[in-house]
Order: sequence, then C-alpha cells, then structure tokens
Amino acid sequence: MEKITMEKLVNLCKTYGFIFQGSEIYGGLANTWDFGPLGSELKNNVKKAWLKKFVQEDPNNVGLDSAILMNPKVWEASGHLSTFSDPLIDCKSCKTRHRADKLVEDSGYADAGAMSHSDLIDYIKEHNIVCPKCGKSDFTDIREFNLMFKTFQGVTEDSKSTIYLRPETAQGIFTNFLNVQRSLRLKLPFGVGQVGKSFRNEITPGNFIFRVREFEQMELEFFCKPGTELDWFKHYKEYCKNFLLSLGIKEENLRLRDHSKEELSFYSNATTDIEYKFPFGWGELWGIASRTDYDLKQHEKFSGNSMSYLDPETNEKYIPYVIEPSLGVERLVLTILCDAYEVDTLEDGTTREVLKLHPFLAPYKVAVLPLVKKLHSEKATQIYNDLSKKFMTAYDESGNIGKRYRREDVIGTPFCITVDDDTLNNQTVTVRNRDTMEQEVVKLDELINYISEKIEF
RNA sequence: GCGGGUGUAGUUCAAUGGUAGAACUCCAGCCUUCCAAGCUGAUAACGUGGGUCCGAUUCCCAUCACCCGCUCCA
Repeated sequence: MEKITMEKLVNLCKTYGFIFQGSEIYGGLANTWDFGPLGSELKNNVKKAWLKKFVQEDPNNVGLDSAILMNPKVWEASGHLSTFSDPLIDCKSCKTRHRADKLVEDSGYADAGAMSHSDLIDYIKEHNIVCPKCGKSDFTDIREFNLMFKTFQGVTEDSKSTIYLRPETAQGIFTNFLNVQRSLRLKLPFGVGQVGKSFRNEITPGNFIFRVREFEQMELEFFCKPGTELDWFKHYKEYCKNFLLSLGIKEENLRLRDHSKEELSFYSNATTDIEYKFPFGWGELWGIASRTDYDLKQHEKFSGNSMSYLDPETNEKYIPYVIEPSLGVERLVLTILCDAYEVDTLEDGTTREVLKLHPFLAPYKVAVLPLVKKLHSEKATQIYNDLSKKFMTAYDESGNIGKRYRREDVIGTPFCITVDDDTLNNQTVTVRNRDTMEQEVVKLDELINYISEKIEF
C-alpha cells in the first residue's frame, strides 16, 4: 500500500475524468475546478449519501433548497458584512501581511473585533505595535477584505443595488425557520438540511479542491430547546463521525478537535472540528458548532419578526438553540479520494492502482466486459442495456480482460461482469470484485438484485 | 496579496538560438476464453502576450496557472 500525494491525485483525477482545471484552454482561472463525467457522479453520490443520512433517514429532519441571492439585510443580521471581512495590513518593511485586529489583540487588547479601522490604526500607532516578523512598526493602511462576493441586482444603472452571493447556506435555513416549522407542522427538536453552492472570496485558496472560492456545502441546522443543545451537539458529533466511517473513511485518518474557550466564536458554547489527515496534513473537514440562539435572535432583531417557538407541551415561548454540522462537498470528495486510493502489490509482483470507493459512491457501479470481443460483444451489449436502466454502467471491450479490470480498478468500479461462453450457454456471468479480486458466478436473472444489494448505503 | 520554485503530447521525462525525441496511456486493426502480454498502424506538445534577433520552445519582460511557505476556513 502506498500513500497518495496531491500531485498524483490531481493527475489521476484529470486522467480519468474526475476533475479538470477550470477554464483550462484559456490558461485557467485560479482555484476553479470542473467535475468531469466521473467526478460529477462521485460528487452527486456524496450529496445523495448525506441527504440520505441527514434528511431521509433522520426522523427529525427535513430538507430545503433556498436561494443563493438574499436580501442584503440578511448579511447585516448574520454579521457577515461586518465580521466576515478581515482588516488586512501589510508591513512595508518585510512585506508580510497581517490582520490588524489580531495584532491589536495579541498586544493585550481584548475586543479588537469591535474596533473601527481608524481605531485600529490609532491603537497600533499609539501603542507602537511592531511587525511580529521583522520587529519594525511601518504599516500600510488597513485594507478591508470582505470574503463575500458582491454583485448587482437591477435592470438599469440607477436602480442597481448591491447584493451578495451567499457565503454559507445556513442563513437560508434560519430565515425560513418559521416557514418550515409551520408548513410541516414540526415540533422541536427538528433539523433542516440543505445542499447548495456558497461563495467566499478567500484570501488564500488552494490545495486542489480543499479550499476554493465557489463550493458546495451540506449544512444541517438543528433546532432544539435551550438547555438540551449540548446533548444534541454530542449526538451529532457521533452521528457525523459514524457517517464518515460508514462511507469507508479510515478511522486512523480522522480526529475530533474541540475548540478551546479562546478559539470559540463569541456566539458558540461548543464547537468541534472533524479533521482528516490529508496528504498535506491535518485539515478541517466538518465543523460542528453549537450556535446558541444567536442566528435566530439576530434575524428577529433585524427583521422585526418574532423567531420564537411556542412549545405546545409547556406553553413556553422561546427562541430555539441551534446545532450546526457544516460540511463542504468538495472537501468530502477530496477526503474520499485520498482515503480510497491504494496501490496494491499482487502475488506476481505487479501493482495495481485502485480506488476503494464505497460502492454507493463509485461513479460506475458495474462494468460489462465481453471476454472475447468477437464472441461475446453482442450478448454483453444486451446485458449492458439492461443494467444501465438501474445503475451507472460501464462497457469496455478493448484490450485483454486483465487490462480492463485494471482500468475499472483505478476509477473505483466495484464490480466487473465478464460475459463468456457460459453466459451464452448457461445464462450466467462472472462477477469480479474490485477489492478482493475474487470471482463469483451469478445467474443473469439474479444479477440486478445481486448488485443492488451490494451497493446499498 | 507577499516571498521562493515550476510551466514541452493525456501523463512522466528528454533535446535544441535554425520550430522538438521517447516511454506509458489513448485510438484503430490483428491476436487473445479471466487480472496492465505481443504485433502493426495512427493521433498528439513548446501556457499566453510582447521584446531582442535574420531567426526564440530556448535569452529578456509581462501575464496566466500550478507547487511550497505566510494567512484563512466548510
């Protein structure tokens, strides 16, 4: 077994049609990636798996698909307009970049986040704060770096108003809290999950699809009675981890990291990151945050609409607390690819590259391979036509059978069906298993059931 | 955005101030009855834009992209 490097993975993804660089023929556009035929299948399957576990099978939860463009007041309320931007400052002397609020905080002033830019500058000058790197105090002005993408809504120039591409899907859930609760007649506790695109103008994206500016999130906002939130927090920590394990992610590559008191956001009373050991080091995969009633309270304040819930059992009225497990689709895809990649050394000393993807996630569930093109293609095509009604099915008749097995291994196809003389005479096929490389004879009329069972999740 | 590095077929690498060679992959054909075999053939590249030069893939500049650090986050 051999560990994968990012370089190798990027290469594999390109070669086999998982992920291409965005706008490649024009020299690319930084940190944009296009999902190819196999990558888009994989990505869709990842989303399906999440929706299955977090919406379909979770009796408390329902789904949602809210708009990317929202009333700008949403971002005032959520705090993204003010705090989702970094006041950046450059050291003129050594050309390093710093966050002005961090410099002030590190000097011992507690609440730098609330200071205006001019206050920050004044504070830095008055207290003669120096550059942590070179020790000089010679800074540029603060430049605001808001992580939200701006655009304009409106037909004519003078009617244009600034709007933003959402930097998280969560706010669409919060703003619809009462709509969802009432229309589905939900009682607390309940959760609302959604999968959708978000946009962040990150200062430093990179590491392939680990951090990109356009990405998809799978977020659950779970609403519960104040006082019960830490139990639910614990529940979802376990639930999320088990989800990853059930997708086949190796436990030794996962760790849970609780945020320390200092690290916690001001609105959170508990946050845990599930981290994965990527080829470039441990990185955050899934943030699970207990957000108290901060978000709903903010929307109540800014919209003037009550966000409280009337508990039918106790007749209490309160704003629910929220547990938010938030996961990036691309990150999970990257995790899955890294974790699934293996180079096996076979008995004869040769090697094979194999993506040991969970069958539910694999782009192709099954490949149909006529053993000898001239003899078995016709029958194999029939079988392909039948199977492709049920599953994403591959067909390959070029080269020898061993080569075709290897080609399916490297793209993670869990089952290869070989069509031979026995298929013509006895209505059976040989099913070859990707992971064990073992073969099993299966009757043609049992084939669909056989595969269906094995790819369940 | 800053500092450092890199950019040649799909991939991995060569060579060259006179426009590029290979291996693997892929494709077509032959062969082949279960794990990358063999044979024949075909396609395929100097990131982009300027400059110097008789002539630039090669030298210079810019730009774009990628990689490694700083930083940030789902």
